[in-house]
Amino acid sequence: MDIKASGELKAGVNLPASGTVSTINDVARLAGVSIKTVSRVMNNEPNVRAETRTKVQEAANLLHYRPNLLARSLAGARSFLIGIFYDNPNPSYINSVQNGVIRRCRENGYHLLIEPQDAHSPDLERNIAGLLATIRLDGVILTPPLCDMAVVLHAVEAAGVPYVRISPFLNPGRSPTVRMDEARAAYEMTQHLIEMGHRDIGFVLGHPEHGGAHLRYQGFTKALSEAGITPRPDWVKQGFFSYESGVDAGKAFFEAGKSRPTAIFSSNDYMAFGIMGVAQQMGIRIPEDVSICGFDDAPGSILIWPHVTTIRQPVEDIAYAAAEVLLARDEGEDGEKRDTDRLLPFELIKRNSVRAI
Amino acid sequence: MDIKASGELKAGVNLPASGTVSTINDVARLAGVSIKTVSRVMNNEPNVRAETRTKVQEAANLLHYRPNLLARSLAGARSFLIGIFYDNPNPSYINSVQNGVIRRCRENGYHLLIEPQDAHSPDLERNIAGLLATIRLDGVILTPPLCDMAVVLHAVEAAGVPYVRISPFLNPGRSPTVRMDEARAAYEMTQHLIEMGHRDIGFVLGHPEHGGAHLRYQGFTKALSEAGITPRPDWVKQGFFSYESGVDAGKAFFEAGKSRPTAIFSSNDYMAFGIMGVAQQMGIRIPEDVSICGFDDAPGSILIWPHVTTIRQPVEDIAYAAAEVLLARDEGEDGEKRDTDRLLPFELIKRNSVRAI
DNA sequence: GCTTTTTTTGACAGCGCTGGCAAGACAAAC
DNA sequence: GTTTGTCTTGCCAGCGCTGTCAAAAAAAGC
Repeated sequence: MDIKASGELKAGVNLPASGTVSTINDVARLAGVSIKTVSRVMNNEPNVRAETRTKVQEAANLLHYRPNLLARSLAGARSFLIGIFYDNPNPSYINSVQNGVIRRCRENGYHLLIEPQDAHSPDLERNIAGLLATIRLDGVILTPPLCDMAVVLHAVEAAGVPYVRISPFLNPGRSPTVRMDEARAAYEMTQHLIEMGHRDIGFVLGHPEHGGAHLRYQGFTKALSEAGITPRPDWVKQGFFSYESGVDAGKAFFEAGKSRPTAIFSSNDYMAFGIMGVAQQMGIRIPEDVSICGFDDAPGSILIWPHVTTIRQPVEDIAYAAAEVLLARDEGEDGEKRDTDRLLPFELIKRNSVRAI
Repeated sequence: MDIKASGELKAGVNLPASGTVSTINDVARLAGVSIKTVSRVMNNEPNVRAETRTKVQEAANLLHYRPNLLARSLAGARSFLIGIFYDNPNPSYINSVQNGVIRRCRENGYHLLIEPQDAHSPDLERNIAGLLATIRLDGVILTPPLCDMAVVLHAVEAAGVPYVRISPFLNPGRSPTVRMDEARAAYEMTQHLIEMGHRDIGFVLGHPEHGGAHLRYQGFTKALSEAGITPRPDWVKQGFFSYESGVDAGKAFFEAGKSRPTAIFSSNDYMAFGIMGVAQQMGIRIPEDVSICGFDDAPGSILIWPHVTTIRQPVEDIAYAAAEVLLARDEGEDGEKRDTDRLLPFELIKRNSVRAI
């Protein structure tokens, strides 16, 4: 490394042993400037002479200097920490959210703290409030069902921490949100079934605590009524997004001696899998006897035959966008990405579980 | 709240507005003691008079005081932050690990930072070293395949951060580890197949970068040789833990005109699913024509028929135990839980994919 | 009673960094 | 030339807490 190239680093300063952490002081001494100037360079602040900047950067490189995040947080206004709160049993969903958020965080040197919470705990609000008092997070991301809980919103707002909600159902406009248009997706899926000739369509509701469940049902009924089809109440079954609840719904649909729909729209894939499992056991063929479609594009779908027609949610992209809203102020992009309700596109994936009749 | 009950809190001190964060100073003033004493109480240090302790606790409660984690970290020796590094595409595995670690962390007020890494990045070592220099973590948890990579171990050791490896393959004794006995599990699974009358047993190897893959194969061959069975090299197929590689292996096994084993032991469930998918397409019945067993008890197994015989790994418990080793010094339990190689029990789950012949 | 030991408490420095402000350097304007 | 304005840089305080050490208080010993 050619030090002389720009300015002169102080001679005779000991270089660090491997594994030693060097502080801003070491860099300042080596570069022959004040620590404040080093701080300016490390934070990309303006008003530093190009020559000085280079000199500091070289010293920092030489010492393998990395600013101490904790000290920065304590002294400054930012903690470089984003938190994500969730209570969701679906590992693949959570994993996608985490990956999306982390991908965006890394671009700005932020780190991610994960904080699973029990949505039914009576201490939920206290837990969140305590957590936010303990760690001054720069932003919080809320996923369903927490993002629709009054106590959660209240705790985060009281702490004054910026937050973004992913796929909320209630309180639009109360915070920035990122989501896809679930009602629209369900609407289009239903239209697809209708186009395929189905008019006797059953529906399995999702977990009532998840806002998305309601939106999906809304989209379904809207498409039905626009097509002049009157939904049959006994063909709408309550589910809870789980495989087992899908099994129950399937049993109810396929009960002997009853008429059954020609297609069933399940609010998510897991329940669709449950229905398909029951169908197989009862000798009901899919899609020959009943068409099935789901929602979410769950990863298990390649395991079962036929592959289910479903809606793909861009979960990771949504999470990335959510983190983006939180980090936007770093870039100074005020109006553009903040205080928004961002809608990301979904995808209707046609596979083999729906047939034309 | 009866303040007078023990000591007298200072009168005339303003209570905080909702959402305001109070500092150790506020508590000290209200309780009429020095901040150092408050610090002692908050950290459960000895040598505080019971009466004083109560007085401080009441003041802290009244003010909803929560110590600032960042300030504690900077001033003290601990950061209350644990990091987990991973590069694993399996969401359910990662999720279990996270949940186990968090469960243990919460007991001591620690928080979890997740740091997915690209195992094949040329910057891996630099990334980890930089990260550890930026945030002084109190401990790091390494999962496969990172836990077997020299550069990763080197980076963590150079930073002087305590770490625990989950299910490592190489370098036993280099750090505390937590795992289950994968070789033993594979051994017992193979014995089970042999007991069921199988002597012609195929094997699908796992990803060569994952140590567990080798251990599973070792257990397999050991059981075979103990039973006096000579393994056929052409019945050992290379897989990569993915569904697709299982499909490939299945095709190879079931190629027309060739003799095939009566049972196939797949190094994990996803590959077993792939094999079963191929079998179904080719009209090969399971378990009538071929018995199949897997490893890991992947969540998708309830979706496919027959349910696969497999090994259940107590992933969450392993992760919990790993965090425990890291936090053990908080409890002062030196010899007991540190510097150990903890082995957790597995479970052989017999389902319908293996039949006696 | 007094002295010695132990327990309890507080003063103070400082962790590594940033924010505010003022001083110094330099260029532009008069 | 001097004055004004702008750009660079450094000084200092302090973020909220813990570690060290010494002082004060209480308990124990004689």
